[in-house]
Amino acid sequence: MKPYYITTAIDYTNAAPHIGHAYEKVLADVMARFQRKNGREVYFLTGVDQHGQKVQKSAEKAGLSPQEFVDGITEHFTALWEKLNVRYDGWAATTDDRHKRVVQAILQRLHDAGQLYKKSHKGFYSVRQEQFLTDKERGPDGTFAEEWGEVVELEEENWYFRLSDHVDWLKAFIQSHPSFIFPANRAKDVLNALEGSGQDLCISRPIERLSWGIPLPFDPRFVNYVWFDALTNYISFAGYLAEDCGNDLMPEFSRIWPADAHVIGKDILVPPHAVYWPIMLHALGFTDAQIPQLVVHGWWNVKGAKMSKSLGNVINPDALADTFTPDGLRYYLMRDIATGQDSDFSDERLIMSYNKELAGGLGNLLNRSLNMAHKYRGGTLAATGYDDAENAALRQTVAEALPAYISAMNGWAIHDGIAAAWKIVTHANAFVDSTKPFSLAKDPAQSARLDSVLYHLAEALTHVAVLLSPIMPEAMAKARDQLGWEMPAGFHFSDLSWGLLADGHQLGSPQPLFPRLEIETPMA
RNA sequence: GGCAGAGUAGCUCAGGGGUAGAGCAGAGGACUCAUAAGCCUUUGGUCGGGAGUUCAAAUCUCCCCUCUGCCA
Repeated sequence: MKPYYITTAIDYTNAAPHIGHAYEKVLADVMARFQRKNGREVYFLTGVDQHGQKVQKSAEKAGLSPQEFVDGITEHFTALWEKLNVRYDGWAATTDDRHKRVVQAILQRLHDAGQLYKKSHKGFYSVRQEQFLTDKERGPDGTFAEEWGEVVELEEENWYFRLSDHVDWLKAFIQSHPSFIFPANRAKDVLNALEGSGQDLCISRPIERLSWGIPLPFDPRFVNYVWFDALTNYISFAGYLAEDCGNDLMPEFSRIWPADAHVIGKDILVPPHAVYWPIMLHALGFTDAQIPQLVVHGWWNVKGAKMSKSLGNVINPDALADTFTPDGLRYYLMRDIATGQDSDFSDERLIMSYNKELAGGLGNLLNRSLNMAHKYRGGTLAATGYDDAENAALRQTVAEALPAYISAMNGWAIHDGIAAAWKIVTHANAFVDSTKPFSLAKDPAQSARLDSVLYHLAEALTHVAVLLSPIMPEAMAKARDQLGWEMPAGFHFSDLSWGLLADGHQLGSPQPLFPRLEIETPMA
């Protein structure tokens, strides 16, 4: 089977990462880990978009070279992914020479195929913002606002990509491929945008205006501008043209393409990912079957408002991971949003999800189960042949959780996947109260039953510690450690069946998995 | 103005033709293995409004209202 190839958007290295960056990478990481446990070979690519005007300006302001500036910001991202246990297989940095070679090769091919042309554009240009202005930027009185500074009329030559040649193909493709965009209803936005847009795409900037970019191989007075640099990371780091470009350490492109999921935010669906990208691939000769799939996630708002620097409500994932542990944050980010929808970020709910669910629900269940097993049996499990309806009911809950979990996760409904696994936690907590192992321990006649209860708890918890491992890799590894069960190499969800723990299994010592946090005041 | 999403319990949200669901918050209770955790019971909603289709509508259709986003 083809490896599961998943990517995220590459982040622009102009400022430090916020919670939205973290959400997207964790989402992709969870899916990558899920697919691995589900038996697929996985290639997970993420990275940073490092070229462009803003970086060039910010670097100048900071008195650094663009590369130095970009390297500094990039470290913020890689350090955060390290901290949040985002484990990628490929790192797409657009200043990587291997990437630059592929971009140039692509541009040369399109140039040779007549897909690029040079054209002169005359218009109003903002010196301060270094960009051409359109009528959109005009105020109601027809003048340009103060923020644009000095506006001059300017004529400039640039290279264009014949986007309009492929619009009809794209419309037909979208209509005949409903799985191209998840969630499917977003396809209407794209078709909407395609109506009446016969514009070609400007892909260059004169080198005097922008030097921090990839030079056009056929016209070195220009540097590539944005999309042929940024979007192409999905193929350049997947091994596209690797041989022609002399790129080593790349995946075998024909094996892993097309991508099973380009995980992106809804802000960059139209036009870049749903219009430019498929058309770029189509122009390069990719067939319909080689067009990747897009997974569009929503945004975390803060108290109903968009997160923005000017509102001062930017959430810092690094600090949250310190307070709630990386897995506590990952859990919240996955359980409190439906993939594709927006959600409201809330301190109260983050604290609740950690203290009530992770600490009080799952963590306490592990702790009380192990504690009793140690207190009554020295931590050794025994198979006794005792069984009853209560035991059978718990086994059934465990058995039913797996298919529900897998189906939810495959459909990107991570919150439903968590809920499916959580049914085991809820049932097991109730199971303790109904079977009362602490009472059974006082009655020697109930010895066999006590053993069966302790076994059922430990076994059920082992299943939970596998199912939730894509969401909380570190904490679930600790849980398995406490359970004394090491997941065999190459263990897959399909290997989950009752009886992972053997007769005579020795449990580890209990230690609070998610220590309860005393937080009174919600943090800002 | 067009398109999309949302409008369901005090709060956050799930569900999506067949007696209204979860978590949190509130109330009461029993228990004690445990991270002052967990368990049981319970209060609480004419599912934005109106009309229609149907034996049956929160769910489908149409109209309208409010919020959000994108586009013009």
